Amino acid sequence: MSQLKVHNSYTRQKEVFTPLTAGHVGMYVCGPTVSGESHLGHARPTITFDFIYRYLLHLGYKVRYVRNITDAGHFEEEGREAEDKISKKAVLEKLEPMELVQKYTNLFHWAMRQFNNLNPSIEPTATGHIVEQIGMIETIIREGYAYVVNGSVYFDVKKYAAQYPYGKLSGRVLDDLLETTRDLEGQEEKRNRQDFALWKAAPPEHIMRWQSPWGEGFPGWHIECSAMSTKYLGTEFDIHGGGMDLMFPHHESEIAQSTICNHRVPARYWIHNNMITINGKKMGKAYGNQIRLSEMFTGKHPLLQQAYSPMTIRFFILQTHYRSTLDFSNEALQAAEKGLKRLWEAYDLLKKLVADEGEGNGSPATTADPALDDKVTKQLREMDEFMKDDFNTAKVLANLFELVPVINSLKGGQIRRDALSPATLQLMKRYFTDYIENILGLKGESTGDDQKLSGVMELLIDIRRDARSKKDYSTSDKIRNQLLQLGIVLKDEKDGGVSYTFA
RNA sequence: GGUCUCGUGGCCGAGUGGCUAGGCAGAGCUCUGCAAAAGCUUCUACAGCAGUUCGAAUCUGCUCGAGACCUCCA
Repeated sequence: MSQLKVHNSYTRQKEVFTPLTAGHVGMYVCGPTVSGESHLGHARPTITFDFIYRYLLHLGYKVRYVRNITDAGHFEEEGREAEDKISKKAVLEKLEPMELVQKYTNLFHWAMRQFNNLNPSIEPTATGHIVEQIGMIETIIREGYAYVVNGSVYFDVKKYAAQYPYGKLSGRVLDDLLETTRDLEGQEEKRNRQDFALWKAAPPEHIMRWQSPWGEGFPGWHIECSAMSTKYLGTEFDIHGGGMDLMFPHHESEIAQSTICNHRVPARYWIHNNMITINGKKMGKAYGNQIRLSEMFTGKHPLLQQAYSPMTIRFFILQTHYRSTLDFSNEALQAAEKGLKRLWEAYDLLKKLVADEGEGNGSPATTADPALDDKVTKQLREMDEFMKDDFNTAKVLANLFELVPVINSLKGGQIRRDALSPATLQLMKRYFTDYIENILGLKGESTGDDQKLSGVMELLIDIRRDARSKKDYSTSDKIRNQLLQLGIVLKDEKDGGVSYTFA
């Protein structure tokens, strides 16, 4: 068995993954800012780290997966004024800030369930950890790497950079930052332009505010993740994840803060997923192409030709390696939808085939087609290697698809039932379940589990069978065509059976 | 302007020195009362130019093009 290798953004190379404590993994992933409804952008990192989490569990690790909810403090620049996103929106919607945050947190959780993402082990909120954040800021001041101005606290990046490799993660050079950082509000308080806020004094109209040693205010952009990762995973932990856009300044600043407080780089492996683009352009407010997840699922967005189910989106994301950009378009989504349907139907078929074969039919090693048997076994085993090579879900799916014709042919008779040994069939079923459901986290989207409906379907199929046996094709076609109009596809199987799917 | 990434067939996307990923779409055939589904076969590639090499989509250089980050962002 080969070892798990991950691409570490911090060293820019693929490394063998060795957890700090054998058998245990601590993973921190930057979660959403709940100042608005979750959009397509939230799908990529949450699904990426979900399959990473699932895979680590599959490998037998005990994983503590921490994903924060940012419900306070982030700034948004709109025109000249810098305002707190959450408090501003709260005024507009006439809600308590916490009411607003709760609303969007609930919507985020709803979307995560749609995607079949597992819950993190701990989901801490920024507002719930003000005390820890203040404590951390005090330590940084005591260590001499932060200074207080008018009730705000700033991190002294220049001093830090003289001692530590500031910019290592994101590939920044401090001198370049000096020249290129553009003007922002409040710059005049800072000693150097690249310094960042640890704590901001709240202006009187600001609703979200907490008491601190420096007066009433709210925490800076980056301190929450340092405080909460330290609290729940320790001063050094295994994996820190997030979107690539967070590398600078967010993760770079986190490293600086934690390095001063805890005297070490917090995480050993930094994993960053790439971005989603829409028709080749980055998704973002500035481009006016942000699609909310609720809009994806219903198709109600000018850019969408139809609704796309959560599993279609999940499958689409899985078809790409997580470190590549992924371009959304109607054509690509529709292709994913069809592909997933094909894969899922083959998987359903496989489960039935293996159940039919039973356990005791013949010797487990008997195969009428050793070459095919070997090929299937090899393609199954290969999936382990693909996944261990930096979580290559794209290649795993390719192999699963390679096996789809084999499954369909076993059913259709193009391949003899005894071509594969019972042991290989069992193995195939186990791998399909492990990968499709447990690791990739896909699930069926059946819409027809209704008992009465299936009873009616049986009846219609029965009537149609009678009609066909009498060569009464006008009746049989009428049944099929009218069902088709309702979105139910009848398929006459070779063996005389009839199956149906919901279009 | 600085830093970096990337350019693969009609579309989406793996791969990264030799052995043609995969999905969707297209074509032909088989099966079929007809369909659908399925199976088999199959056409479109590696931005351009030059170099390294027995051999490059894969390495090097240049040109062109696209994108990201530097500012909240997933």
